[in-house]
Amino acid sequence: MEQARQHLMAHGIRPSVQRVVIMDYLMKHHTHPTADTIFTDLQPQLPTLSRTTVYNTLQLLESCHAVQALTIDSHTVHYDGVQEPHGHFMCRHCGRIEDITLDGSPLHHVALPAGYTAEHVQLNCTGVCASCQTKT
Amino acid sequence: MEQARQHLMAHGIRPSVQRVVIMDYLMKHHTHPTADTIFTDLQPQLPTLSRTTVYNTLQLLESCHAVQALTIDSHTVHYDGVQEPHGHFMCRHCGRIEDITLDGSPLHHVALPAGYTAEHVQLNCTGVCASCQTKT
DNA sequence: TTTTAAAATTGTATTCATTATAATTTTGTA
DNA sequence: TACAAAATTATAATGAATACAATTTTAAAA
Repeated sequence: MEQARQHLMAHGIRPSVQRVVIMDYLMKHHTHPTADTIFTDLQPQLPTLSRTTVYNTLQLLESCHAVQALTIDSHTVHYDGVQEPHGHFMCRHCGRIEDITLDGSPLHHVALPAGYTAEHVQLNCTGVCASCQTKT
Repeated sequence: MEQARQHLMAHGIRPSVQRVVIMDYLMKHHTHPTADTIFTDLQPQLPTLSRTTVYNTLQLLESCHAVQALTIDSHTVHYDGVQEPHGHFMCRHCGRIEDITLDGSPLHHVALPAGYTAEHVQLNCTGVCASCQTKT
């Protein structure tokens, strides 16, 4: 919790109870949850929590670069609390999203035209994961 | 039109009128349109066209790897008829999506864990484009 | 050519993630 | 303590995408 609190303040975000709890959730769960999953999981321990607050907070955290918004899934946005640059793999069978380590950091080899500014870079793969592969 | 027709057949897709027209649209427009944009633009020249058909067709084309579905935009899926591997940049100001040429093809340097199969790889950047930069 | 079954298309209704809105509560400060 | 700004909340609305069932088209068999 204290880590989450520090992380928010380091990004200029006032650490309200809700914000800290959501940030803490993202730092401890590397499952790339959706807003709705976060809401459902936190609701028991914070009964007053509103779904809207989760959406608002995630948007705020993302705009302050305190979390990453993943657009790998066309149905819904997933969130990632890990800051270090890495890619993602989503299994089309089980839907799970996993981290991909990028050797040689290809994300930094992206050549943008002059005058363009990149604020976020994502490397997304989809396919079938090992565990689903064997099941078929 | 004939090109589009050939392209569909090469991917094992029966070339109906609707499918050819949609494929042709994607081969001629490099604007990364949404299903709705495609529907609106084609409606005049094909009045019987249904929005559902556009959605169905794009899904079919994508599953046969005849087009690419871009998940760079969290609000809606965009489509790309270009097959050569390249990345995309979306301007958060004007919303336009442009191609990025990838030198050294970083997409092929992605190291997946053993047993994983990658079917699609996307490199997505967001930020502000040159033309919007100067306007601010 | 006619028949027939499968495939494709269509329009409508529905779902569901996300956003808008306005009211209420909380927070920090004077 | 009082007050204004910020944050949270519940509800309503939006809109992309899908489900569904009916109709039309296509391709092959008789």
